[in-house]
Amino acid sequence: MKRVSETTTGTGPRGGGSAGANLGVLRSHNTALVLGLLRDAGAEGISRLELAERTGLTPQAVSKITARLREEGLAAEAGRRASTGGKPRTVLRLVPEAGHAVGVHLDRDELRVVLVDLDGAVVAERCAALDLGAGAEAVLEAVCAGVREVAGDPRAGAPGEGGPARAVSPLGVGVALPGPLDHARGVLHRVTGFPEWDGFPLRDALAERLGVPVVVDKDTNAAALGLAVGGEEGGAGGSFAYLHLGTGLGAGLVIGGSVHRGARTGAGEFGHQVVQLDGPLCECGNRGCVEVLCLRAAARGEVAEAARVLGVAAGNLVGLLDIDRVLLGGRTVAGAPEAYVRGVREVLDARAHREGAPEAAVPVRVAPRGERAVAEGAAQLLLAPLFGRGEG
Amino acid sequence: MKRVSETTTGTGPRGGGSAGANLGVLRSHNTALVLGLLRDAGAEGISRLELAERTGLTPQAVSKITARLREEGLAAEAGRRASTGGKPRTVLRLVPEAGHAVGVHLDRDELRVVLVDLDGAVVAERCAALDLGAGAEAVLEAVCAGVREVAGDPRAGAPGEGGPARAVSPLGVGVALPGPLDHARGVLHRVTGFPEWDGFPLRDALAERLGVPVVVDKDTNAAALGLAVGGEEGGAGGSFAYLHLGTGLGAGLVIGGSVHRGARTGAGEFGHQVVQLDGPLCECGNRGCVEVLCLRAAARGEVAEAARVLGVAAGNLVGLLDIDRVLLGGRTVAGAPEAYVRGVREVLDARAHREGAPEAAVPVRVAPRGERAVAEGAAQLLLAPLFGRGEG
DNA sequence: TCCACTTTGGCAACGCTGTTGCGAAAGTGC
DNA sequence: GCACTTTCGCAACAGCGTTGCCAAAGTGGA
Repeated sequence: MKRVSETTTGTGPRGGGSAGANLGVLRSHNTALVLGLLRDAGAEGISRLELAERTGLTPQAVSKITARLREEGLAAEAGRRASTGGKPRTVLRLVPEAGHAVGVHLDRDELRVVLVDLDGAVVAERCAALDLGAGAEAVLEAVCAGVREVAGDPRAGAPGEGGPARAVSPLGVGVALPGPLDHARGVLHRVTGFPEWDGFPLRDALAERLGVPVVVDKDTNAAALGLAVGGEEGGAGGSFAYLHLGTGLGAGLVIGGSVHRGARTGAGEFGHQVVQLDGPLCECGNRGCVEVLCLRAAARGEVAEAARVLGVAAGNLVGLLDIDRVLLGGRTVAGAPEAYVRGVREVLDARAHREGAPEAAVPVRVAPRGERAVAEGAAQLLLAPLFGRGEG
Repeated sequence: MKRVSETTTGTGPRGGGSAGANLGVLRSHNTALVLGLLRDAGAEGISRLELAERTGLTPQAVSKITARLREEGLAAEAGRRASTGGKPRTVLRLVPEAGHAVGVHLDRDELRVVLVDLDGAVVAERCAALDLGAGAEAVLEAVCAGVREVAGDPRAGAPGEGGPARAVSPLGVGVALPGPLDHARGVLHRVTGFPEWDGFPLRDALAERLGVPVVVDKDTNAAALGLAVGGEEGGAGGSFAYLHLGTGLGAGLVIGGSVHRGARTGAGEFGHQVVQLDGPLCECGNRGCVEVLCLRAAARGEVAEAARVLGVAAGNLVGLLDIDRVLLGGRTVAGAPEAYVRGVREVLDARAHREGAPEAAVPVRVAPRGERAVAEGAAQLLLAPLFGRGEG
């Protein structure tokens, strides 16, 4: 088996300008597209001709691409379909064990590390208490230890339960954490409550210690990415919002299949959307933020009111972006999922009815995967580019 | 001179899936990229080596592409730069007269038609009163007459002033109008106040009569597109919101250099964003929409309050999408531009200060081009794809 | 005035992409 | 057992950007 992804032959753009494409870019684009369809097909697999139809490539081109993928060990034959009067189609599938990635969820009081395979399935997991305020050295060491453990690295000491069957060398580590940060540079900004992290180059610090590529992103973005590639959420091209209601209120936006971060990774600031002019003061300095209204209502036990307020804010977002669905997550939602879904749905349905398009009401659901969603999504920060769900 | 854009050799994707790319797609992508840089360079022009740097292509590839463009009449040499110790660089520029497009602004009571060249400069213009409620036949005929006139078509009768020097055959017509509609299919939905237009296939009806490609879009989207390619607004990759305050309140969103429409062309519903829970009833059925609050304040003459409310809503949008700037337009804004800009800016500045990043305050400006912005942008619906600023 | 040097940019050969033409393989159905 | 359909690989091909090379067109010092 060769190395995963030798496809980055293309030089890429040099300046800040838009990218000119050469044959290397063309090849890796098409390869990623095919790989993505293979993954979406799951255990069922997909035939060469279906791949050709879905991509618009000729069958011969698909044959060449899949031959390369089989040579590299990323794809394999998996039986054949029923004949329709001629030679039956050979079914191809992704080989999930051909590559792994690590996802790290760095929360204020907890550290969760998962190892996932190419399919996104969790192969190993570690979870431990952690104080984000304990200083850079302690946190970095804890993260590195967690990564080595889930990867089965012998340096990590005795392989406890929950580890992988054998040691794997992951192709990278994705780290998701709450505060505002710069995804492109991997630098943290004033993490709420922990000013000592302001300006810390987390990505480079971890990459140096671990010796593998590292990507850093906001927790809500990671969760949204994980849901976007989760298969059930409509595949490529879909748009949705993941609303996370926990100690705070934030959102991860997926537009056209990729996470929308904005130029400064500031997108998704959903909680400080003003929905009540001159309302109660929020700690952010504004008045009438959804976060304050929603969390206060929740604290008073008025879940219906909290859900209604959340629904109004969600309605604003839906109208602004014309997205396809809304997913709810976070500890507060987990406490009364049906109530929140019902409350938000009522507001959105009413809006759709008034606009005379009741059939177009945006569906509201609880986000699957619960507590592990962020860590799994963090791992997807590295896997997604392989499958053509990269930077939009 | 050959025909404009013979570059669509690529088969394109067949199904609804993501597009696999072949050599034809590769070529047209790079050609469009170069063409876009040539346009952005304007009358100054740009050298081959600069094009190579900006695109990431090799100088030789740029030479081949520009040679093709010169052969087709789309580009031409325009002098040379000062030498830096060797052979001086030859400067290339776009030939604006090599192609034209028509932009139509179909408003409730007015019809405006412009003819623009490849540079986006207005070459001819017509403006006339029009009643959108006069029935499909009358409106279609008025639009067709306007298009023929600005194009100098002999069938249009005597060429009045404001027409082009000689007849041109435009490569397409872009139509922008208020109501909700389906950009992808070119079909109108219940245009506010004119129910008879519901479901009317405007694009196909016009395309058949005129015999050229037609694209239909919302007026705010067209205006935003026109501003996006206007040069001064930061070129490719920029993100901004165009807020239009006229008889209603709407927005056009540009994300990463292309217009964000959403799956159903519903994006940009800015006016019915709720900013005051249980506030005054809006005609849309919601309570506390920005549109109601803002327009009522404006009607009372309280421009500062209207601007503040607008600013709060703009702040919500800026936070949600992390965009780079906000542009204001529309008749109401035109009535007191400084006041609106000042009011919105104050809200956004205050928000940036509270977040500890006063240097990152989002700039607020009045959108240039005024009354003609929508018509010019409508023409760009056809030109933008030529320059690689297509469907994102 | 000449010559060495730098820089631009075209010509030709090349490697690689997806495409086309064709035929072998592997089924179904009469 | 034969005709037919369908899949899919081999081989030749056209077209893309790339590389190696060299002519053209300047500068600047001797």
